[in-house]
Amino acid sequence: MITQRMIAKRARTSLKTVSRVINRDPLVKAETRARIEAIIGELGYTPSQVARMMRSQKSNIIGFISDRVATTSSSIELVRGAQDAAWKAGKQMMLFNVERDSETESYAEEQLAAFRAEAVIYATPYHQLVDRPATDIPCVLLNCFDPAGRHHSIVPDDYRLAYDLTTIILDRGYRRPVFLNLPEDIVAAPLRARGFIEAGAARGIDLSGAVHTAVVRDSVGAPVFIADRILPGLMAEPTRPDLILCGQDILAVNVYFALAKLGIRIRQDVGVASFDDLEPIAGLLQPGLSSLAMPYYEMGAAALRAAIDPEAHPPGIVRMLGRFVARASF
Amino acid sequence: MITQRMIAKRARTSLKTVSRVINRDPLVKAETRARIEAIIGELGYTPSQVARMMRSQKSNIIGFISDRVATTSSSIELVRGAQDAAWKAGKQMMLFNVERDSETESYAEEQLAAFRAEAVIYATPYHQLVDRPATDIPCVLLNCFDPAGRHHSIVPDDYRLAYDLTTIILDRGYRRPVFLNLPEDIVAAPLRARGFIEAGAARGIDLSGAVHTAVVRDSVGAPVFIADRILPGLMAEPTRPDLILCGQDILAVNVYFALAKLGIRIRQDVGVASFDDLEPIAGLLQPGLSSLAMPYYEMGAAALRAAIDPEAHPPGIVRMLGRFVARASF
DNA sequence: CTGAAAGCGCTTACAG
DNA sequence: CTGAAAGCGCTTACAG
Repeated sequence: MITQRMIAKRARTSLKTVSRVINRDPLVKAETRARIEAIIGELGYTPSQVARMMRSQKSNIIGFISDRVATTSSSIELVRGAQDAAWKAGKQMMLFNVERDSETESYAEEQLAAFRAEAVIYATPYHQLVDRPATDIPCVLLNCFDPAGRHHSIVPDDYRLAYDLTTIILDRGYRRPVFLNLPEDIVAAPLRARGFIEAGAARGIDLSGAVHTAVVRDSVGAPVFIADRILPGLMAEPTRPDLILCGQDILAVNVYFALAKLGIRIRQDVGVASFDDLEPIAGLLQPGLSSLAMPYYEMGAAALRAAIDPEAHPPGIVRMLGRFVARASF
Repeated sequence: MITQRMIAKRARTSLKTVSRVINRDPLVKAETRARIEAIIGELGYTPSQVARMMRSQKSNIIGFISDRVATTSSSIELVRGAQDAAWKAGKQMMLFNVERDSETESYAEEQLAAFRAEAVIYATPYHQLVDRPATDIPCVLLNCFDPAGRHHSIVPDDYRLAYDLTTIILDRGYRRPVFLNLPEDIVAAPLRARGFIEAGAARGIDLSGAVHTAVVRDSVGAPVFIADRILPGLMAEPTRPDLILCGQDILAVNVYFALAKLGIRIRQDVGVASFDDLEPIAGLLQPGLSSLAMPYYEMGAAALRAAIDPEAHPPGIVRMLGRFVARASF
């Protein structure tokens, strides 16, 4: 392995001068600089990050602990946003995929402590509460929040997301939307229900009876979609819904099949809208699913910026807005 | 920051003895060990990985350069497999999401050089050829291969995958399967076509005319599914296909909608099979899509093991098999 | 503009 | 069983 000392020797100068050239210190004679740079290029030398970290007592490492985020297609964008922001900030992100409260999680924490990470981002695949004790090392919660307010936290603004999407729906002339919501134990569910209802109220439409839970849990807690059980009754009513708002795109898939079975055509007979804009599903459905994209990429980037500069980001919750992706389903 | 020197001072012993305790060297008196361990626990000390790497001249870091793999839901399993294997081997994986031949890729290479990574895994989102020059640092190609055979390479055995899946199909009594294949420029496509045809030949069925390309590219190279253009003609033939084998699950989605439009019921009227077993799509379709899962997790794990032990894994291609996931579509 | 010395926190190599 | 010395490859702090 090549070292600065070897380069100094070849350049008949000191170790320190080589270090200056590498660190772009202007206080080096142009001729000396050129000589050293030539040798560096020739030898293909790259300074050792590890030695730098060691001496400067600065790891430049931000940990990213992901509670299965990286395996969930919707929330993988959280990772991408953070990683791109880390790159821009000259930081190195160390990513750990863990199962909550498992051995993998404690391993990740140990590694991050051993590498003297400057901060940790803790991310979950859906908006939820996380009980993470205050630690020495700054922590940013991503897509989750701390009930005790011990950490900075970045979450989607589910209330506003639902409010805004419902407003778009009503502005397009729909008058009897129904909301097939996520399980009530999911943090987003009641927030969105409120956004849906209040957006209706703002337009003089009472939607308080139009929210239905369409995802339940089986014995092991896995989600089961029951739109196909709910819709036949709903669509048989005399004043049947003119639009079905789904809590997530994969529930919308279930709705597409349920409507097909009932012989009801999407868009012509009933509109469908959703949350997520999940690739590639939303674009593959026919007609294409109009969906509200969650701001995961931006959330990831914001979390990394907060992790780098903890002083500017005190404990507290930041809520982020999404972006409506119009296709053909309403 | 706590150091071994501070612990030694408190324990009235030497730095070296503390190091022995931490590294589980048996040559320490039980009493001394206990005293030191108590102090370590009390102070919550974790040895600095960076100092260890520095002194032992061993980074324990394996780079994972992913050509958009981590953003593609099917191939995220490549990352998971490698990361789990790294954990088991006590290695630290450094993950970089890059765009091929872009600035992000050279950044990743620089970082890995600066960290003195022991090896690099280079992964692509679909089975393809990669022209990567031989480097000082060992490289394993994952889901891609080197035409010049300069690197160890791990890919799916697309020929066998197709052969085996076709055999399952024929064994279930289907006699006129048709294969809606990926674009011909994708490495997997001709391999699978051959597997499909030869599996038929082995059962005395001529499938050489039953392969159709059902994915084309638009002006910017994005895939466009044309099953809905191909199927009407195909299904109108007097001896129409009794099963449609799709090159990937998202193409199967296109097939589901195309068949619905034709009023043809899946399973009752025609079987559908596919490659990928993409979560959550395959399980959401109705009827559930029977699909051949690609061995991405295992491939990722194999790549990491090869990266750790390059001597045992010389340049050459290892092909891996998948696993059939039966649902209800045939 | 340049350099000699010290030291980051460990492990290695050696001596008792 | 224990420890003093050296050194991994840099940057820091200081002196010229």
